Amino acid sequence: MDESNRASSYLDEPPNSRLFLVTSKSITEENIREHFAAFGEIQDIWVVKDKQTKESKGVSFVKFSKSSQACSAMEEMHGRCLAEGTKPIKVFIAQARSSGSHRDVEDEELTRIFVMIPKAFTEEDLKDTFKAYGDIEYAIIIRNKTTGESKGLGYVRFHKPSQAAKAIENCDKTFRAILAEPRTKNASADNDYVSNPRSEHSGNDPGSNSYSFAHESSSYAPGDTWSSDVITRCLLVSSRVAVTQEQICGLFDLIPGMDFCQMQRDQYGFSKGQVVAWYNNLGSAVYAKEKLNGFEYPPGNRLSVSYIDDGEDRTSPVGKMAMQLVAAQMMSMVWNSPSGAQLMKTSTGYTAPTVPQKARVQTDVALPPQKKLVASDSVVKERLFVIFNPSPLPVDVLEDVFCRFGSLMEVYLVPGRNVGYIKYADRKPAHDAIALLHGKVINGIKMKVMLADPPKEESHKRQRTY
DNA sequence: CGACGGGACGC
DNA sequence: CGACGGGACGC
Repeated sequence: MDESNRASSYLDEPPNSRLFLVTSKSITEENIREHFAAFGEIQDIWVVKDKQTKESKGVSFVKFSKSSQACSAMEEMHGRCLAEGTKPIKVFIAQARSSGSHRDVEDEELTRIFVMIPKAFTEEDLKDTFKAYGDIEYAIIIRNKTTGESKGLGYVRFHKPSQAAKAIENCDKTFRAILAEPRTKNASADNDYVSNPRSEHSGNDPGSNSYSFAHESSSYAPGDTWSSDVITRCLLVSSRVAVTQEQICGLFDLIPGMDFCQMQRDQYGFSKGQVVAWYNNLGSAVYAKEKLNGFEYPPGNRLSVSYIDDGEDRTSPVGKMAMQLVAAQMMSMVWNSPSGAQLMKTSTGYTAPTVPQKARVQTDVALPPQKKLVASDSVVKERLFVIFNPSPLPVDVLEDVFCRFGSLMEVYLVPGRNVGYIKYADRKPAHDAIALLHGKVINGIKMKVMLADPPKEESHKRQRTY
């Protein structure tokens, strides 16, 4: 009867996308379609009828492709009449066929979402983020009771089920928004985690994981740097110790907008310890200079970064515009970052485009430049299994290293073991990583890098509504 | 040799 | 009160 793919309308998938209607027995599938089609793609309408008499039992099911469509239809159509002289209908979200329950699904269960958020998020940030989907009754963040520190989790209660459903369907995937379990029955929720699973230290590898920029709070006061320096889009990077082009260019490529980066060599091809990095806009160059001048890389060696002539004519108004460009560029870095997850992992929070502390990788391996991660909801095409000896490298170091072959999705370390998995959205990067890194030493840790066996099935995780 | 997560609320 | 059919992919 229905043209749409039966597989997709088969179960209650996505969750809460099917309606349960109680109507007069005279109400037909056509009556229903006429009134419900406006709310979204209807995958199936089923008017329950007596097997013998074929008379309607006054019960129908309407399957939408999305939960938000079903919820909107419920909100709008509950209590309405579908035909002259018929009783007002009742509309509920249908219990999943597998649940066995016939209890009405309450709005209480459909209006509160549970999200993962950056630690720096305040309740106001939470509201600001999710108010796009509807009126928020409240937003709360789960905090450590004694320290008040955010646990990176929050609840947002909307007024209507359709608003919660839209939030779940449309918010950034990194929030991992799901419907919250109702509060009442949950007595087992009192687990005490060691601290924060997202915090980044693995105990090993003393020293190489904690470098940060020399002057994090530094010179963003307009005035000092600007007046004396000639700002250009071209930077000269000098190092006293030997560095490779890949190392420096990888570092500077972390600032979006780098067009070109090259080691300067003398006539015999020997490195002069200098690298030139070009950016396609002033804001990026300014940002890179401010962040990386004086940056310790490799450990114990401070890089020196200065502007050099890029051949552009630079007269009066440009210097002032640079400041605005910086601001605009910083915003664009926030929004154009490869994935929200990357930003969320930075310890300084969501808004500051912190340059990751990449000076922490020490190895003899000639690593390619860094590449952006791909969205974490991409399809996994290849997975690596990595064994560390004697102990695992930190996740941020692994991301730094394994992203360089392209399309890195995620690094996962198996807790308590010396192994981990690396997900890629393409096969080639994974195979390139094996070719370059298997048996190699990074920060003193030897790695075996191989293709992962397929995962065991049967990990029944909670369903998401989208 | 090694092997598969993530996130729950003071009623 | 008011809860679960019909039809049948493509290896």
